[in-house]
Amino acid sequence: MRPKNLEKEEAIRTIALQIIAEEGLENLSMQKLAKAANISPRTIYIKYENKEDLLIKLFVDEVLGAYEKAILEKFDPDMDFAEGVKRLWTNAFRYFKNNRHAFALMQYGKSSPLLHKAYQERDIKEGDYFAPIHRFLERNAKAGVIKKLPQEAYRAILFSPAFDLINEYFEFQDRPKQVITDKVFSDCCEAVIKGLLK
Amino acid sequence: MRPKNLEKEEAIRTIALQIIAEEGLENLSMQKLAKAANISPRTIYIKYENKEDLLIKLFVDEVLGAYEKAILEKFDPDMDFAEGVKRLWTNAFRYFKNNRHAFALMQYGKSSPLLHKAYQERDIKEGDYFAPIHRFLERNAKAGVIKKLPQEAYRAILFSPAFDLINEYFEFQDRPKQVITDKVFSDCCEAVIKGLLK
DNA sequence: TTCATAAGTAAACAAACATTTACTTACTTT
DNA sequence: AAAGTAAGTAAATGTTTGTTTACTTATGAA
Repeated sequence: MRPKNLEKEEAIRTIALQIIAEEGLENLSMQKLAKAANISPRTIYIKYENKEDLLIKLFVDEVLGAYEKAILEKFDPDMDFAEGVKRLWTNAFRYFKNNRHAFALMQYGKSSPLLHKAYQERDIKEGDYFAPIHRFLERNAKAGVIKKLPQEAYRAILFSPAFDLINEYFEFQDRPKQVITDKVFSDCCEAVIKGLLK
Repeated sequence: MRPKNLEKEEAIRTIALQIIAEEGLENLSMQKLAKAANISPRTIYIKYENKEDLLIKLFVDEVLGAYEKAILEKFDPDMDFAEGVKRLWTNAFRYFKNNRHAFALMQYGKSSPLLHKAYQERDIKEGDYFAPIHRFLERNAKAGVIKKLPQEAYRAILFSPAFDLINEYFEFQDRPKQVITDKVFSDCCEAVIKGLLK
């Protein structure tokens, strides 16, 4: 039996992300993707059931999975609170700086119902990537280091500003110069930390 | 001359927002919209140049414009810092609670390149709705009440958590009960305020 | 009351869409 | 070396897309 060409599978994923980042999810078509990847449309259907399947796998494996792995690098639930949060922020910033196209699809996770649903279902099923962070926050809350809030609230306060800053970081095309420097990013991180401390 | 039927124009906008919220921007078609609004496809083209024009006007006028007006209600740049931020948060929460479909399109403003571009251009051209908030922050920074950060950083820290919480607020379909109560929302607001104070 | 005119409609347009059919190619196993 | 098989292709499928054409309707001005 002829083996699958893994390069082609990777090309599909890479170029799909590129089209989504540059033209938007609503402008990705199977034929455009096939042409850009220099393959036949049929080849996509060997690797993915249909368009929905491709998008969900792209989002869950290539974007969410890689991101979650990246932000937990060198992170330990037993870290000091400020240190732990700084590590998560640094990891996220570094990862997306190097994966701009992944960031674009990530943003669709909050808007597109299809991806949003996949995001929620993954969180429930997959044992929750958030678990180490959950433990980290729980421990610090119990120890009286930080305010007691629902997990959803911690997530909103701790991570959404980082995403917004990364979004701004990518926006410096039309600006005279980069506003979101490492310094600004870490200043913001400290402000967020301070806000949660008791 | 026969006058435009404003009810039809409103139906187009309302139902377009509804489809986007329920099925996603990528599943909104002109014919689906026309059928749902009980009009001919041609009628949409009397009121809007094309699909892009419709989407941008929907986003800018119906969503961004209404939101900006709503959050500045009873806000004054000379307010005390904590009081001002609380007012902005309360206004945003109230507005989106009452306009769930607008919130859905708002979320696409960060992902869809078309809307994202419209968002940026509006900010530059339109005299900037953010101006009163800009002055508010500038004054408090100069007075030494809060840390000095770029405007983009203030935006990220101050507003993105509110959006995330509102998003969570709408998610309680599959949950036993509402997690994001008024209490949690205002606790988060206070944490964000504390983080920025010097 | 008539008439000019833009609003509105139903039906159609080519182009683009997701997906499939019929076929060829390349590699593993025997 | 031959055969079996899944990977891969080119071209076509029927459907849906955004938009337009040709026509009808309703209304304010004369």
